[in-house]
Amino acid sequence: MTLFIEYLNAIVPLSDEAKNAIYPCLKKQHYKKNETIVRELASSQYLHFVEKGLIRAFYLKEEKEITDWFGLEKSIVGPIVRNFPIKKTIHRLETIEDTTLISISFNNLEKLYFQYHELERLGRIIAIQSMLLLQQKIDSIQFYSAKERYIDFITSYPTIIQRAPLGMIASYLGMNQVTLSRVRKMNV
Amino acid sequence: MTLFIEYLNAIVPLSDEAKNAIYPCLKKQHYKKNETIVRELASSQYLHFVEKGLIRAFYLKEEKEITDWFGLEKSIVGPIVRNFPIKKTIHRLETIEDTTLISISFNNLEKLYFQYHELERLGRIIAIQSMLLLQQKIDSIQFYSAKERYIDFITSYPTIIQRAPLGMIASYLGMNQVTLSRVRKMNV
DNA sequence: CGTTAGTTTGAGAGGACTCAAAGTCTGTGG
DNA sequence: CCACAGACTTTGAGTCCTCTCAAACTAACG
Repeated sequence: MTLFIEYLNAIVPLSDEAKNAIYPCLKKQHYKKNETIVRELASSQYLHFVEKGLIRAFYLKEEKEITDWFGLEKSIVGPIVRNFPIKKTIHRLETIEDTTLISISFNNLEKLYFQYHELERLGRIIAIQSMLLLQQKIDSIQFYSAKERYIDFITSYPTIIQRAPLGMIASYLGMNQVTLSRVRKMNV
Repeated sequence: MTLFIEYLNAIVPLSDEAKNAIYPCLKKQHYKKNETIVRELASSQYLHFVEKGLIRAFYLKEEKEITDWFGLEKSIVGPIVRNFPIKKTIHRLETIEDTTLISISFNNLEKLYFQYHELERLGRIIAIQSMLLLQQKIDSIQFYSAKERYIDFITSYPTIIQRAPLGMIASYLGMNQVTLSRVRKMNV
């Protein structure tokens, strides 16, 4: 259970008091491969942390699943902030492998934010880090060819390529699955 | 000078105490059209707020200027978080029109964050809002055609199209200036 | 009113897409 | 332990969108 707190503590060192306050709010849960974790992310009441396993967030765009986030062990589901204002697209969370999640309700999180300035600070810093990742993704879609994006992906996330089906990775990289298959054949 | 504080207060209502603490940290400055505000954003010590006018952030990518952010009146420059880890690309800030900026040093900002929990909270919320905008930009590049992106842009920022040159908008939208010129001709 | 910045237009090339079909892998049941 | 069904990946052919290069046009500014 403490892996999550260690993860947070590595981002911003936390007081024992804050750590102790977080601890009782956490819930651990196991999921099997290809299991739905959250049917509709927008109305989910929990923030999740992947302790072990691999999950993904995706939604349907014209009958096709678009994976827009992979959650490796030791990552927070928070970073996917989205709103689908007009189109009622449902953003779903599923496991790709057997997975252990640690979860905290937004309710409790809000309370912790109010109680502990240092946690509010942590939340701010995580948000800023996530912005950087998003910015990188923008650059990669905007300026890199399909092949370059693929190379970038395998260097950044070498393990996912063996753990997730091609189609999910292709949609994550913003390209056709067929294109990804071709691109990876062209001598990396 | 208070326009900035009002802007913040609209996001998260602030105590008078916090407002009064921010006030003396602010600096107002005027710039002319096409003037450089910050030569290298990465090493800038200030956070800016556009009170009046229009500015942009850009960098050079293979001899070409890529505008990746427009700052209309009433917007914060903060949202552009970037790092250019390997390539020493310089991110610059320039005015497009005569502009009035309100600025606060990161030093003072940090102090305010530490002193006022509510400001730290404000910072967190602004970061999260910015993430949403980035996410939208990702969707727009990833799924929309050049024409759709253009339409989306003119509905979101109807004034910029008349105030900034085409080339800047094209690079912002991730397309060629020539393409943008064609796209806009095809009956919107 | 000339010079330069900005925009449009034309022609041709190339990357990524779609549709379609053929392989390949994986897991389950006989 | 093998066979088969379904999921996943590869390959092929043809098309379209956007890019590049180049040149003509237009607007803005001193």
